[in-house]
Amino acid sequence: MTARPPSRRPGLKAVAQLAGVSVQTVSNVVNAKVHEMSPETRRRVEEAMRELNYTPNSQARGLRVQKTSTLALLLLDPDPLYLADPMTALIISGVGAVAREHGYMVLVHAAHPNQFDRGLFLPILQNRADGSLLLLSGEKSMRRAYVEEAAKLTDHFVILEDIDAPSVCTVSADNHTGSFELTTRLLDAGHRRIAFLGTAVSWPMIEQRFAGYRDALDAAGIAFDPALARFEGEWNAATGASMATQLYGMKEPPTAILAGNDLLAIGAIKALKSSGLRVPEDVAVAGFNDFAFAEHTDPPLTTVRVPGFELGRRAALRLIARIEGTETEPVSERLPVELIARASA
Amino acid sequence: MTARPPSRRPGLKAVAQLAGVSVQTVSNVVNAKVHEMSPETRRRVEEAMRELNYTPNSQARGLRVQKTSTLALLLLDPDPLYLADPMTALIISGVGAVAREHGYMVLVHAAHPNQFDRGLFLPILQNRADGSLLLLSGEKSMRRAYVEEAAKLTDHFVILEDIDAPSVCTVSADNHTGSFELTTRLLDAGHRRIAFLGTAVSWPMIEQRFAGYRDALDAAGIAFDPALARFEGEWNAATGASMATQLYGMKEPPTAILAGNDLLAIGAIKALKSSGLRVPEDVAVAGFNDFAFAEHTDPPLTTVRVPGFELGRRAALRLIARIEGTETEPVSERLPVELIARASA
DNA sequence: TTGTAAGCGTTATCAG
DNA sequence: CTGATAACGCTTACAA
Repeated sequence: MTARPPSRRPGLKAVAQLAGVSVQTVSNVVNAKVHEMSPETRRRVEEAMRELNYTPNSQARGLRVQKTSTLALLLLDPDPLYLADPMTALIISGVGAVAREHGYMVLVHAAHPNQFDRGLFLPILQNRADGSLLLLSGEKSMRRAYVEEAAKLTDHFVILEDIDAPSVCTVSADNHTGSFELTTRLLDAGHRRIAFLGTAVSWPMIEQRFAGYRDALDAAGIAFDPALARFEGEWNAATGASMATQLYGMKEPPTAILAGNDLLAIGAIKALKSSGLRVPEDVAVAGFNDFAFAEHTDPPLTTVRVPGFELGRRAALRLIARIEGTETEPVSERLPVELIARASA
Repeated sequence: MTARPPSRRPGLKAVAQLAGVSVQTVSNVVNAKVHEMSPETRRRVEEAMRELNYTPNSQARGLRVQKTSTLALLLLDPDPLYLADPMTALIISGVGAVAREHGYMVLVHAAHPNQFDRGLFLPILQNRADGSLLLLSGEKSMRRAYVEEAAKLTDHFVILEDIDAPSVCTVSADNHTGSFELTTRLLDAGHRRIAFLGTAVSWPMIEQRFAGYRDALDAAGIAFDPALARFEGEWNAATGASMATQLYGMKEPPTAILAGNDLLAIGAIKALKSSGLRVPEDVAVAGFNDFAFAEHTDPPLTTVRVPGFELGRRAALRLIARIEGTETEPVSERLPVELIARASA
């Protein structure tokens, strides 16, 4: 058996021929301009379309009308497993759901955050998408550069980050408040030395969580000890374990750990337990995101639920509104998060 | 401030004009047919391209050469959170990595498995992609119908399932062997009543794991007890917990549980523990997939690691080979899995 | 080596 | 209400 090339699908012309009308008429049927023809003609055309299994060629149509009906999801992620982070996966799912409802497709494209790479915008530059959703990691200045580049190309983009720029659309979760509340909870429980764990590569979410943590400390009049804040490795349990181990090698170790993400938290818990410490009796540990497993760790993880799916949904809705001109003013939307108090902290 | 439409980007014509050459020459430069012109001309053209930030319009080019340089990832998933399953996310990441290396983009499109929906193939029907990767769930007959439909449209597709059809390309993990080994391990530990947990919606992976389980029982001469096999709900911990609870309400409960996926497993463990049973002393529990958290549950989860990223990679490589005509014979590839023995079973 | 013209499948314009 | 024709941006003959 030998590979068969993709069979050329029938075009408007073929349908027109079969129905005995002009291509224009067929186009009208396709585009539901049905009032411009006799019912009989319409019926014949529709039958011909069915018979040939006709589907419009979106490249041709797009070329003509300058529209792709595609949303680009642009990711800046250090990890080739860019979707390994469940939060990213949830966001994409949300985007996908809205896209489908509105007749759009989703193109996923990623680049590495190490150096500025204009290639991230290839889907836009090559006219493959009508707009884009930006999910960025890396240094703040780098992220800024990407946002500026995006703005240069088109207004049709939404940033999944609570960036401080009035002229762009943003959709984000209120990580600052979530972190503030979580830290306050720890302070209320009597903790005074609270550590914070983040990743080496900067993420907007992490920055805000860190800021919320510091603000809560300030509000309680507790001095921030830089030795208790660690930013290493990536979003995984091993990193969390290693940072926790370091912290508990200190002369004056923390009594609580706020991990920037549930994966870091479970790694920390594991490391602590294997050093003979009890959670939460000896050390309280809290995470972020409320991943599926958080309820089932031992002890169950106290964390902050971030509405990833909803984040993706809202961002996609905003983007489509921009594309279709329904909404012209840039809007910044911040979704509430929810403190999930379980046993670990 | 009011929304600015996407600024029309410069075309070949604009570049040609600026460089003082014909569009043809510019096209030659773009397509690296550099031997067909003087170095000086080439330099001028390249400078003009840089100056205008020229990028080829892929719709126009695609229309002309009948190519999109896009791979469609087609998912049949009951869950709107279709990417919530980390395995799917890993596969997509692998596809994305290969796609980028080879100059392709990835279009993700999903449909529900309840009833046959030709719309799953929209990316192909509308000429948005050069080929597709099929990740299907649902009844076997339904999956078969999709495969047949795909085959009708083009040879350019790869199925992420070990389907028994000689004329199609497939890339899969050896779930059967993994499950066989895991079950054998339980049998070797003396277990005779081993339960199996799956989801309500049928998945190829689950079917093969179930088959491996049954074959291992057969090989050991243990009769299969249908009361010990449950297929309910979706891929989440709550489902696992509910099925485990049911099983331990039986007169003659199992002594071991083989969960079709780690999420089901942690749910089961939680339910068992809260009924006062100890894992693994009273009940052994094993999962599948080796998700990031598996190492950090209590007790650490015995499971089978499935190379999701690699699965995506290989499938994408195969698909690109088909598209580019490098490989014409259909190939079936089955990747090895790895038994990860930890404390839970 | 470079330029000109046709056509990919569609929609928009405008005349019948 | 219908049909011919041009144009979207590009590549591929073919002609200069």
